[in-house]
Amino acid sequence: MDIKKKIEKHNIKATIARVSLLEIFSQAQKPLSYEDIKPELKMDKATFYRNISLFIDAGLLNSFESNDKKRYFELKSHPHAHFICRVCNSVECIDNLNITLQEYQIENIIINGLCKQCTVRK
Amino acid sequence: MDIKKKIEKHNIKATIARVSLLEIFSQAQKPLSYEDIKPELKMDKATFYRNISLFIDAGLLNSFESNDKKRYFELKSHPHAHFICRVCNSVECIDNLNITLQEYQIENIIINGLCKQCTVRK
DNA sequence: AAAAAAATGCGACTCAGTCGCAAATAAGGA
DNA sequence: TCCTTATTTGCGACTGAGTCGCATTTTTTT
Ligand SMILES: [Mn+2]
Ligand SMILES: [Mn+2]
Ligand SMILES: [Zn+2]
Ligand SMILES: [Zn+2]
Repeated sequence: MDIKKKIEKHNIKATIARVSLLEIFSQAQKPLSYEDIKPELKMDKATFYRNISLFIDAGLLNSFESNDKKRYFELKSHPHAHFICRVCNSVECIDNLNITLQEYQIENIIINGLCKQCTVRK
Repeated sequence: MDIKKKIEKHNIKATIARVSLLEIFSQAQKPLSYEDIKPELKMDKATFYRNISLFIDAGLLNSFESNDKKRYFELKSHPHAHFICRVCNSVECIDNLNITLQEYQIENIIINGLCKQCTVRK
């Protein structure tokens, strides 16, 4: 099991709850919110958030907030931006975007607006 | 009173609550959260949010969310990005930043990371 | 002045997220 | 294996933002 080792590599015990949680994010093609995950969640809400925090602190997960008050989580990979559509609420990873700010240290970029589809339909 | 006319120009009745609310944002130098405003708020929470929504729909206010689950509001002026520091939670307006995404329509950009001060202290 | 329309306050509610605590599970040592 | 201790989990209570219905107040119209 790849995921189990990945967790243990960060000095975190690979409990059933934690493995199943990280499995969800490994299979996902895009960032997920608690609302997205809830239906298939096997653990309690408190345990969910405790483990999410644990993963984030360990550098296994990333989180960011959309403009409609939802918090999204995804596997931490290479740094990249996210686009969130105001109309259809879709979340997209934006890879080819290079932004630097002198003296600032950028960790996350969220762009809000209209996605391709919703821009066309205007 | 400039503010009263500004509100009426958008076909919104300039009630006392609304004028006082927009006055707060006019005097502010940076985006404000509900938590920031609450102490000096004269109106009920529900009225506050109803009027905020009204202003946003009318294009008088902008809103965006930080990564620490706070929603910020500010007077809508020229389009610009915002930087939110993970450490000191400061919010800064970033003016000289030009980002375009083909086929997307950008309305808001939020950058998370470490601000100048917090970058130095590392 | 009376009637209609709009804005407000109040209370109840939802929902994400947090926390303390007790039960359950895992780890370690004898 | 049995006992002890540390860690994790579930549960319940709680907080705080935001929403909603409804009655009251304020404003507008006739
Ligand atoms: Mn992504
Ligand atoms: Mn700004
Ligand atoms: Zn869209
Ligand atoms: Zn800072």
